[in-house]
Amino acid sequence: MLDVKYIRDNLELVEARLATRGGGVSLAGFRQLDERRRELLLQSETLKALRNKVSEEISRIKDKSQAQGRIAEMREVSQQVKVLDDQLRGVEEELQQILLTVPNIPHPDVPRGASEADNVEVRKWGVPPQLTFTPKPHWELGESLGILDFERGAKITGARFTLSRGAGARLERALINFMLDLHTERHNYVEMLPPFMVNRESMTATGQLPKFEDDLFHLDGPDYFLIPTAEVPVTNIHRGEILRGTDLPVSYTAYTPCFRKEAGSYGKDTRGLIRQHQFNKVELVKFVKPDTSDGELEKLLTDAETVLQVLDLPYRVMALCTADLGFSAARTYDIEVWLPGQDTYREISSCSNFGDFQARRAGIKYREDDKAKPEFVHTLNGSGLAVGRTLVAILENYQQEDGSVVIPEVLRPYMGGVERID
RNA sequence: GGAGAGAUGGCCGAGUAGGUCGAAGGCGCUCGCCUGCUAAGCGAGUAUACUGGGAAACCGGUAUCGAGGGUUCGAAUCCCUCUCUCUCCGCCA
Repeated sequence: MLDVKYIRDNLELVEARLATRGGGVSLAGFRQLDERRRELLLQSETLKALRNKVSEEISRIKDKSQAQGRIAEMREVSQQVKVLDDQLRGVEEELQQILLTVPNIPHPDVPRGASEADNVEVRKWGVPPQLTFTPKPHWELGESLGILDFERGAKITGARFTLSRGAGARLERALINFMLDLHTERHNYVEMLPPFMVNRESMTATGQLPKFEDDLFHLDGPDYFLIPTAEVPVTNIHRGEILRGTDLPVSYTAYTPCFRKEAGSYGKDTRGLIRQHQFNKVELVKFVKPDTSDGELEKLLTDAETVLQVLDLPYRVMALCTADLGFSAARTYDIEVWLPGQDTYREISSCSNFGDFQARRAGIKYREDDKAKPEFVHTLNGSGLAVGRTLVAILENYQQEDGSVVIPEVLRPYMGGVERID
């Protein structure tokens, strides 16, 4: 959510900057509603002030029959207040509706662009392996090795669900443990294991709601949603709290499964593990002081990159352009890993700075010192990494001509010493 | 699932025959004093949001005692709904 006062004072500028995202974001109606709200508020509060004052006088009158006139007057005032407050509530709901559906303003350093084709490559790491044979896609490798069972996944649940078996299941578990250990031991994140379902307030705080309800799995009973990313429960850990400046930055990492409907992507990535309704992810989340968030994003990005470097998987870093930025993000880097089976780079992590956009929705503040006024923190998060896609990258990059797959060195301790899947 | 108890400020904890309660008291914290250090002691201060005025310091108004409605001139105190916590029984990984 954007700062109402900032919009009020900079409406044209805000609209211009939002326009760089494309897709016609509109703040039409904001100014009028905002003015109407303050008008109604002033009227209502003036009457309430009067009522409070007179009620206090009434309380001091011993003989209430002496107060009948004023009581009657105040009864009338209360009626008016009720009418004004009803109108006010209506206006505030309209205003809220606008504010909750307006995306974040892109960071000034975000490249301008019209589509994802305008994303900018920041750097490349590693060299795609020069294979002496035609590399297979991971779904073929996984099936022939008996570690990925797409048919049974579909039987058990449906399309876009997969059953992992034996060394495949263990490799996925190994990756989760490896990533969590790396981030907690080397990068100083605190591990969290949050709920995998959240309520409506949490989804609204991070920006999934109200706009993207169609992408979420919702429970039939209570008004809960399956999380599409650990970002939601982990960022909401501090919803409605005021943190101490000396505790910042706060860095959390969490493994969770993620559940996404993938509505509108019916034809895409139908084969393999790339696009699933359920996948595992290790997430990085930070709460930081505003003036440090640019640097903290670079650090978080580096922390995510380290996972690929240690696994020796080639990748590139892309700076998303204004048109490709997510709803809540002010700035985002995607990390794309090289997939020889598909001869392309595919997204494996997305690292974003949300500025105070989520913090404002979630009410997460910090106090510089005991006397300071609370200010909104900046929130950041990134995948560190998407586990299913990391498994894909390992299968495809470490495949051998005979169809076996070598286990990366650093994962072997997590695999009981296994060096190769065949 | 059944029965009962409770939710007050950073924490603890008063406050229910409705009125001067944003809320006693204690702790913690901040500033000052004092004690050559430390502890103790003394004094003052110590919520948030919105909003009006002001360049600002700041001054004023409104709201907030789990959340949302209601009764009333007036509600932390009364009524209704919901949420959460705790205890007992049942069930259960």
